[in-house]
Amino acid sequence: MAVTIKKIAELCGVSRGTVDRVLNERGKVKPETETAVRKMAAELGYQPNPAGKALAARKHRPVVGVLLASDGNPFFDDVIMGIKRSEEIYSIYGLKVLWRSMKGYSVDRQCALLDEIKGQVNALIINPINDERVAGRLNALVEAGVFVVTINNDIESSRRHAYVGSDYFNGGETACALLELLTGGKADIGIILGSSHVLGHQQRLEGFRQRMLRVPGFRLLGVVENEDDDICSYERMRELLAAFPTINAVFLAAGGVYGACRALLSMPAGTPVTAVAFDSVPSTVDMMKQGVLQAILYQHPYRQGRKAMDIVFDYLVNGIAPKREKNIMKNEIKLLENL
Amino acid sequence: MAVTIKKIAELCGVSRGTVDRVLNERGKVKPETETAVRKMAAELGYQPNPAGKALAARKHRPVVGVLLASDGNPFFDDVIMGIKRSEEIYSIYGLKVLWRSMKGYSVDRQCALLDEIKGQVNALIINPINDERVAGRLNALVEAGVFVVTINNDIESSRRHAYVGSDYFNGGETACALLELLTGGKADIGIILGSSHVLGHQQRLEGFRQRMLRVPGFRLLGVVENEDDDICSYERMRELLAAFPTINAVFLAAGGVYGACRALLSMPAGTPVTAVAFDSVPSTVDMMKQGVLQAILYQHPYRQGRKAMDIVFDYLVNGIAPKREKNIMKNEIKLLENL
DNA sequence: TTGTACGCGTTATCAC
DNA sequence: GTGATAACGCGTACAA
Repeated sequence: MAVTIKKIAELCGVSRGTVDRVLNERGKVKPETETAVRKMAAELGYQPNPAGKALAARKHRPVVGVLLASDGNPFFDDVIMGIKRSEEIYSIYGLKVLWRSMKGYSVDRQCALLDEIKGQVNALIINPINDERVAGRLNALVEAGVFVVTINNDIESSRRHAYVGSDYFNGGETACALLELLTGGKADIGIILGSSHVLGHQQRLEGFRQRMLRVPGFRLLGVVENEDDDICSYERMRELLAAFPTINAVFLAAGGVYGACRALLSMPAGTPVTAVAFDSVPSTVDMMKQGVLQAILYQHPYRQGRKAMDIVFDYLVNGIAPKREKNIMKNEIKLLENL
Repeated sequence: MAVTIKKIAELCGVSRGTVDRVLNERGKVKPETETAVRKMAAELGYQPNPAGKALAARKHRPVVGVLLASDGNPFFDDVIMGIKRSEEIYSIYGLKVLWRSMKGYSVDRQCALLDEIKGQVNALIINPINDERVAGRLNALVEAGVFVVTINNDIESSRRHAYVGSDYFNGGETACALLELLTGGKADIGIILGSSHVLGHQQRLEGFRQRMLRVPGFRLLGVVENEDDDICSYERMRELLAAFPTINAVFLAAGGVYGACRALLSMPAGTPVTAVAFDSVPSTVDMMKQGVLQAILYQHPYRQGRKAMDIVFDYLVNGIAPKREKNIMKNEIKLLENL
């Protein structure tokens, strides 16, 4: 029989209320009773029953805010699906979700949205812009007792409770190792990033560079940025290929994959170009089907959404703190066959 | 406010007990009250609260049996870790696990173990041998009210409630597509299977063959079986390479990966052989590090374990039937970098 | 055939 | 400071 508050109360000769006050640090309890209860709980290895907590939590009607810079970014479609699935499952426990989304990476806009939902939520899942003002807002929320989980992008300068996302550096390493296999270890390489202001993109580039040191046949001829925009991506890629005609392998490290692929398609058929990209959004899958992309890397977007909500639920409803601060999904390699 | 039994009872002007009898089909209720309650429940979209169920279920102290043919098979180490993690999480709800394991694929032994745990468990997670006698035992258990989940291998001829595992056919397809990329679409190929009596191995071969039809440069020179044994695997692989010296790509579709790799290493350094295998067991990872294997395919063993226990828990404690009968993990491609 | 009452573990609210 | 009590939603033994 698992140990319950009731049992501890009996064994200590006090009431359940007192035990609850001790274990949840509500104060108003004599120091000696406190230590006695603490000792007994530790001795018996007391673990609160989540079912009981969940039942009691129903009265709170906890609200979790979801704030994503997802408008017009198909990568987040799967993340949102994951969150929505969890929302569906947990609605029976009285959990409510407050959705907010924005387009692009405006710090002002994100701060405004944070101010708007402030005071309305018990927890927050956010895809934060890596900026001090955002970090400040998040810290204020944490201070006010809001449980904050960052998703897909972290903001380590803040005191958020948990992060769910991928290992960007490792994504770059994996991309390089994959290109090595696909090209036989000999290639002239071009890389397209989203923006050097996005931490994750930088880290992918770093990972790629690091791994490249072990491939003597690789030459990195150019790195350009496309601001995650397809048109810009198309132009930059054409310029890159024109400037370095020997490029026969490209790594598309962020958004704008479709534009870059169209640029590849637009070049006169010469030496075939090996290309790998990130994330299986529909337009990217199209490019795989057309044979422009040989493989993609995948960062489990759906599971990111599920995991973030699971963490929030465990905290808010079950009273369980996250097991680890960082929840990192693996970078997977996908061909058309195993998408 | 979510809809509860209590609310339905009030609205229908009956007692909670009656609503419960209707909803859980315990009988002893007047047909007209029954239809009224049913209608009201459907109208309000009643969903039982898992927390309440879990709390009430504590009195039952449900037991789940785990029966795996895992002894001496390192693939199952991660599966077991996943199950154990779930066991830990769910122990607070009063869930108990009865562990049984066996070595190899003896139908007699598996039947004996099934007979042994019969009557002691409310649910069963089993890695079944694909045999009619086993299927019969499982059906008897289902008949007796035991909730049965097959893991890693299915046995479709039985009436098990759910299956958790991978798509074997797709694993073969993916392996072929991967080899196509790694070899540039031109190779003489050898394949090693575990046993043609294991359905999954057969299906992987089928998937590979099917996908190969689209690769004109591939020639499948030989398929041999190794009974998942490393020594046997070593011998068969050497024979295969001796018989077909042009083989420059191999697909290791099951166990005995280490033996086959040692055979590859033992050959005089001639044309390099591209090799892919299944599952990231330690000896296989070693062979990757030595460069014998270029890549492996991965079927999420840990998640298989977690998922199987989650399904059992949802049913036994929360009273939720599995959403889908088949829970299929993706076949992932792993390099050393993203293991 | 139906209703009542209690227990599951936790928390909030009184009353003392 | 502390204890008693009433929810929360569900299952069920027992009484009517």
